[in-house]
Amino acid sequence: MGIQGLLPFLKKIHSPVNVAKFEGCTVAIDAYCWLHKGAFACADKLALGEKTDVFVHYCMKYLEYMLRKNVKPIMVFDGCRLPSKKDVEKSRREKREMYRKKAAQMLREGKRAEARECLQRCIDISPEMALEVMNTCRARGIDCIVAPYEADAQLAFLCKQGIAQAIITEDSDLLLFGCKQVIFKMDHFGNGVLIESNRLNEVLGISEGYYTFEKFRYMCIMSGCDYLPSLPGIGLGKASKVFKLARQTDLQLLLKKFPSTYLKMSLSVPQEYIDNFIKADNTFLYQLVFNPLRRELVPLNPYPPEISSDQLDYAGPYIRGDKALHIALGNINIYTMQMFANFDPDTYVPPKTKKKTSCPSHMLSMWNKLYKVRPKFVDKGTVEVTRPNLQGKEQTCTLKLQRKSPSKRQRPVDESADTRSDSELSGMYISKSPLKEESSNRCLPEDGLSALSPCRKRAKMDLDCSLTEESEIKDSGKEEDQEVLSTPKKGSPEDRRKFMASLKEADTVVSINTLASPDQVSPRDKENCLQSPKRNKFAFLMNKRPRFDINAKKELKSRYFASSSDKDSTTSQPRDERGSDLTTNSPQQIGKMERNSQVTKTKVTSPEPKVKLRSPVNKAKVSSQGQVKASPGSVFSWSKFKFSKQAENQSPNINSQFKQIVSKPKNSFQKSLSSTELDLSSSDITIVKDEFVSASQPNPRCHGNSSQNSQNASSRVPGDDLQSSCNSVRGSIDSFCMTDSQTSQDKPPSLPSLPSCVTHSDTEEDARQSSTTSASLCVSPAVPRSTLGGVTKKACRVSGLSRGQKTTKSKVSRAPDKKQCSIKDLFSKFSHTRSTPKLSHAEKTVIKDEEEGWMTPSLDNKVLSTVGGVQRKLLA
DNA sequence: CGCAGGTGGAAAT
DNA sequence: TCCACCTGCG
Repeated sequence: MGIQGLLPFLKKIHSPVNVAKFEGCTVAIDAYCWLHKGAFACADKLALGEKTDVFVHYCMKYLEYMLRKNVKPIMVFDGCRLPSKKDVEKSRREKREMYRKKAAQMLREGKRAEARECLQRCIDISPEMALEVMNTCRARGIDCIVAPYEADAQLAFLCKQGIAQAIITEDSDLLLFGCKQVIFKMDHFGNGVLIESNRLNEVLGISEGYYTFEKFRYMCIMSGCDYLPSLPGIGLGKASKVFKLARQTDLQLLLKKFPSTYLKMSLSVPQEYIDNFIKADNTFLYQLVFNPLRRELVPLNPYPPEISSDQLDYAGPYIRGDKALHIALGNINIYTMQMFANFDPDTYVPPKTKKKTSCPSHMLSMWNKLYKVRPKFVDKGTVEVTRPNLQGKEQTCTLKLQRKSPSKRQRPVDESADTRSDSELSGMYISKSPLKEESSNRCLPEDGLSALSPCRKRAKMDLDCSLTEESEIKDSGKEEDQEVLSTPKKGSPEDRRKFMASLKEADTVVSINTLASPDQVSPRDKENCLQSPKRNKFAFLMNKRPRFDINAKKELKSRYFASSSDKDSTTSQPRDERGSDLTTNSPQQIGKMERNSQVTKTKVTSPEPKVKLRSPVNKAKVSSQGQVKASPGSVFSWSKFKFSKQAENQSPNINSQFKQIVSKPKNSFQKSLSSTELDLSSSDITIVKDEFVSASQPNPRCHGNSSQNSQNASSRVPGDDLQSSCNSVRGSIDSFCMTDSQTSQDKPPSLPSLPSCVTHSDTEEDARQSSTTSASLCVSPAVPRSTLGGVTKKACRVSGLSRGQKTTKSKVSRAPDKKQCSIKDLFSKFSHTRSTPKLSHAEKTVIKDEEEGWMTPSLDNKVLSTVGGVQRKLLA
């Protein structure tokens, strides 16, 4: 999920990266991404309940590469469902279930390719799968952790703590959680796209002095996130415009007025939306995560004084006792909440590495008592290159500041804040960093960096690391909060005082080079600084950026004045035991969230898939007429659907669930599909051989029918009583899923004229499609057709009812005729090696050509393109 | 004209 | 699920 369109929106700051860049560092991984991709390859086996470790190997492929490059991976898995995401999850679950049922139905009808497509869409990563990966990882010495709730927040926490220096994910949400360096789209060779949060302001177009990370987060929430659908007509473009223009520091006011004030839209913003906006923001800020070093549950950022933990059940109810630890260790099945493993980090002995050199403490397992966070991360790719370039440059101010413990600058309350000019605003605010308290902890401080200019951030990052290394920070100043300056660690208190005095007096405009030592400036930063003196202007004013605050009016004072109490609270402070358990959410709050999300936008509230599915009811209706569709064009053996005795033994219950669907007689099938009583929520569907066969047609081969060639094969015998055929017919799925030559019975007897197509269509949609397309565009299951939309969308396209024609090639094929022999030959190579036919463009074109009556003698490109051109005309 | 939203296709082996 | 492409709206 994440933020729709955020990655393309941030294209400007995409930079190619190889994970090898993080050699000697720790990179935390959103395991779900890899698991899901890996599961895609074996979706059918997973659905059938067959044992497979394809997804494990898939993950290990990435991990082995990282290990080879001396990058320490930490796999982070998703945990319990967040209350605020319950409805989203529910709709996903329903969707998956729908696909599962659809897959079952497709299988009944022998549409294996389509069934497989459906199965791929109902992939759910089960805790057992995660456990399997975890076990394999641990055997390779790779750390794993299960987040109490969302992996995103946990990843961000690891980043903020300094445990990880970068994140690998596909989810743009990570940026909102405040991760500094996020790698997207990483391939097996470690190549990906790096987005650094300190460059976000380059995209937003907010002048440097006014950019804050909060603005970015608000912008994303406004454009629609997992926790809050956007208002209609508001996307990233509009949201960024709002926060580019906004000088309003009161978020409530801003949200109330933004459509008219900044967008010239007449859009009323309901109070509910504003409330939910704040909840969404809090979920990004204070979601519960697990601190593996202290082994306790903590909020991602410490709660500010005005927010108490019991108001934040939507960001994850507290998990009591050892439960949180065992969830984190992966010992608890997060679906059932039962113990299903017994990993003990204290007795865990990682495999010995080949290297004889001693492992630095930051490369140890994070569960190891001797583990320490990495002292310093040097971005070799950028920092080192820049160093020589800045040597000897202007350096009017060389003193180095020590970061101080958190305290807030005292300022008088000024109610006229909203009407101030930019220059006034730039000087009047200080940051209210929620994590400033952490400096006294072993943890790295919060990513206030994201709000800093690039060079300051880099300098600060180095500082942070060095601070961590030193671990003890003596606080001498009260004036500055941690975000004030990126200060090199060395420097006497005297120097610092002088420096601060000079700042106070002049509100000086100082070259950026004075703020960070030359070796801390990246080329990009340098360029910015040199090219844009304007940026430098604000270099000193970073700590004074205007900040948006949720409760600005009410909390103006507390916003700008640190209460002494939040100074001491640390991230690692365990949350109060509120007696809330996993199941004890705040029903009012959740209910409210749900209600709100229903009113705000139809897009999210509707659990319907974008594409209309074929109604199972329709399907069954037609089927009940006794015309079970054969697979006339089946030229592939879908060996994946081979029945596995082992699988049946392993999960008999699941099998029986599936049996309910697959083996039901047709008249009862309709009922069962529409019934909600069927419990298919389990991620497993197992196709039982006998049922599978019986649900389809009697296999003539089993009856001793002689094989006929594909041209004169007989049509299927309508299965009026599937139950009886179930009893009488026993055959392997393989025999059912024969290639053309093997199962000639599947073939219809005659050429695919339009009427014959209609005859063979077992659904109303098929019939519709056939009738709306030309005679040569009959639908045959021989070539995968979109199962997602069934026939609705693509058929429309074929029939010219939709806008484009380009997609018709791959999905529509003619019914089998004598030309199919050549196609069959073309495909036959797949039948042994692949479970699903994937057609190359050329092959698709050939099919299309033949549909159109074009004879394509070869796959010569020239011919194809010519034919393609004509084709388009024909279709148009 | 720019943006939001809808749609189809690909993903792994 | 993400991306590219297209359409329609303001």
